Amino acid sequence: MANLRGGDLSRLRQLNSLSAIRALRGAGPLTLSALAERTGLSRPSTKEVVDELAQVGWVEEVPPSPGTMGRPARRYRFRANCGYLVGIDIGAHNVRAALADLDGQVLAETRQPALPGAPLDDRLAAIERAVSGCLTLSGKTVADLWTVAVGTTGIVTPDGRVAYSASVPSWTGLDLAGRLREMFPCEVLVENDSRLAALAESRRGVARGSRDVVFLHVARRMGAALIIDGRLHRGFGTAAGEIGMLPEMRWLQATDHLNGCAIVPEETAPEDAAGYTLAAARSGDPVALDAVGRYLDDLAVGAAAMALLLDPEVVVLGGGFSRAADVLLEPLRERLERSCMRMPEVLASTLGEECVVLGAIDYAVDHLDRQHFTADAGPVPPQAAVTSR
Amino acid sequence: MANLRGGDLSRLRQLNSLSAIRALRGAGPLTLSALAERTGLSRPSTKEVVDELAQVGWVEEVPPSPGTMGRPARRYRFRANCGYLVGIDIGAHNVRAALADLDGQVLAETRQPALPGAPLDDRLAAIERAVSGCLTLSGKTVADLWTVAVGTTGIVTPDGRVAYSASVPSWTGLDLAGRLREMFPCEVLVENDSRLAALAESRRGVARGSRDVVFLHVARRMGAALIIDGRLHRGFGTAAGEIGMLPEMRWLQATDHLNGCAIVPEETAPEDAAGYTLAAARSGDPVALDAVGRYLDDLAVGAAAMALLLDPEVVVLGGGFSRAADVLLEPLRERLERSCMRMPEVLASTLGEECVVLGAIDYAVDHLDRQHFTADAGPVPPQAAVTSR
DNA sequence: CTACTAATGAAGCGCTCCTTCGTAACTAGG
DNA sequence: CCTAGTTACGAAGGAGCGCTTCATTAGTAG
Repeated sequence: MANLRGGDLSRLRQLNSLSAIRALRGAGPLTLSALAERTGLSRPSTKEVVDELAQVGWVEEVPPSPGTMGRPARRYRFRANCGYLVGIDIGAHNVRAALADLDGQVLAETRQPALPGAPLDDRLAAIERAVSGCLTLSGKTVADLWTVAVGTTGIVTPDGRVAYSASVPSWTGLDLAGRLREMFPCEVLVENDSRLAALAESRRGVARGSRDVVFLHVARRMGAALIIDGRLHRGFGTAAGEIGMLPEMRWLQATDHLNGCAIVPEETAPEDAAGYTLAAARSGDPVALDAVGRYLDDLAVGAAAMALLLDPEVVVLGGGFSRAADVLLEPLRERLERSCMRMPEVLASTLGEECVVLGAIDYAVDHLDRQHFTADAGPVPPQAAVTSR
Repeated sequence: MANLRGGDLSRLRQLNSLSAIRALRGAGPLTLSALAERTGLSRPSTKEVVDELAQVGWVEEVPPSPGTMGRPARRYRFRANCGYLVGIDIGAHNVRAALADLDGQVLAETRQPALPGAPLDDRLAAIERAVSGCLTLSGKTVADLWTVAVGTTGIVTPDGRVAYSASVPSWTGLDLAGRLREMFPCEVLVENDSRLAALAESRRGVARGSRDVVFLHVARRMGAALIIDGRLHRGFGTAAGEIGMLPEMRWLQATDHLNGCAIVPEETAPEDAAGYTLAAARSGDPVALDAVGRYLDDLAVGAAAMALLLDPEVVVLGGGFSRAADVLLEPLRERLERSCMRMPEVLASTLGEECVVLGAIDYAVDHLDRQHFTADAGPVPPQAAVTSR
């Protein structure tokens, strides 16, 4: 079922190129021998692979490191700067963008405000401004972009439309991928924002290295996303993670405990109420702490359901409220401890606001690898040949 | 991360052997050209691969099919009978076993009664009797067995111990894999029974071909198992699927609605009460139907949670109560329809009682493929060389 | 008996990887 | 400054795998 089709010799080379690239990307400049050891190939074969990669522009030689015994070894590095990726986070109140190299290293970041009720075109314009801001900051042009990956609120269909968005009404029904392809002359990827945040946590965040991760997006609206067997789980209709829609999970009204806390001053803006309560709880206010407790009682139901069902290695607390992790984490652990068969690690996100943007970049990097892995055509995007020496 | 190590030439051959075997297993005897088309290899290469497989005993030639134009093509088939597998289902009241060839085709089946409270050794003896029954029926000996795969109630650790079993008290803490290895001189695999049932459904049951499947084990005790991305999901501590432990899911007492139904005669044995109510519901008894409705209200909570979280293609209703699928299926669909974002297919198991046994066999077949795929040593189990011509 | 059809089997080629070995470049020590 | 030691380089030769090509063979159809 998996792969019924057998392989060609070129496929073997493809496999080996990929593993060389992965090794180089993971461990900075490497000598031939070091690379050979990592890929499991012999030195001459490694040389062959590296030469080929250098020719098409994926890899280049760097000066050897001096001060070693013996003849200095030639060193090679992944040419992370032969193309660039943009990750975009389309939230209800902000559009964030970051430009990264092919290593996923961020070179520039921008943020554009947007209002939940703003018209469609305003938000699209904000996206364009956010990206061109990144380009200006980093001194690149739109022609340098290989991929634009977008995380957006709402449910995203496989072809990149927004099926439904509760927090950004104008977004529902939009052919987001289509509009973005008009905007940018490169590959465009669209995904749900919580999922990308989960991906970022599993790639470079607190869940790095874990194969099974439950990501809890705690914010005004609650969300969830899953990494299963090291991969983002989308579901058959790309609607996975919507467990919060079930009333019995008690996520729909969970935030009300924070918003409706008695200590919140009347003049507080509705979107700041929960933050106020969390801040008060941190400074020890008993009324606020009680509200947080009830909030967590609700949150823990869905979290426990996920932990019991999937038995993840890690549960990550991300999203806006995870800034208050110090008042949320330990009580959440206690509640999960009571219901779980095997207690997972419970950790707070450390990537903060940029989580989704970083996830989008990681998603773009993954996509590149996937293309390289399966592409029958050229693994090399158009610009590479030009950029090569 | 996935596979950093590159490949050898022999690895390519390994890949191609595997895809040839898969194609042959899937589609009966094939001519060289047909096989070449399926594997994507050229005819001469296919010949080479097939010759090698024939030499070690995996494949053999069969007489050509007459009546075709042109020179008759040689045909080859997978030698499913060069080794045998046993699947075992250790339930609370029965031990079932089935012997199958390497295609997973069942050749013999047996059942041994056992009581939930019976001592450990009685149950182990029942296993031995069940297996030797299969061997006798099929005329094989224990030396013909390549793999024994077992599905048992309870939570199974990665090394094949039973961490906890609610329905078979004496089972808790048992080193089941260890005991079975003393019994059988071959590979021994141990897994949770619901998971194997799920696997069977996704391989040969109603969920065949679906990559994401939720399996609902409906019986006196409720269970769940997941197929994600075509593979059994175990979780980090192999404790996945235990969503029913959460009180808010309302699975723990769901069956009480059936057991405690007013129409059940007092003299009915406790384990038959639910069946009585289901039967009455089928014949239209309004009180029973009402009880079934309340039962499904509870069942649907957990089912909806799973469907929302995972967005599976199919939800399969299996386990003892699935015999009453005609009264359960449609009402369950209605309830899920109300809560799901994207409604999955909801289907009843058609494999019935043998579900777990078949799943165990499929699991053994999978395991064989996995070994063949990754083994650095020989893909050929000890007997194969002997059996070969 | 002849024409047609479809698969066979052998030969030759190209690609990928491997092992081996003499050579080159640099450091350490006298 | 020169020599010994160390490490990597690069070229050569060989083996395995898959591909294409083509004359040959074993059937069916008329």
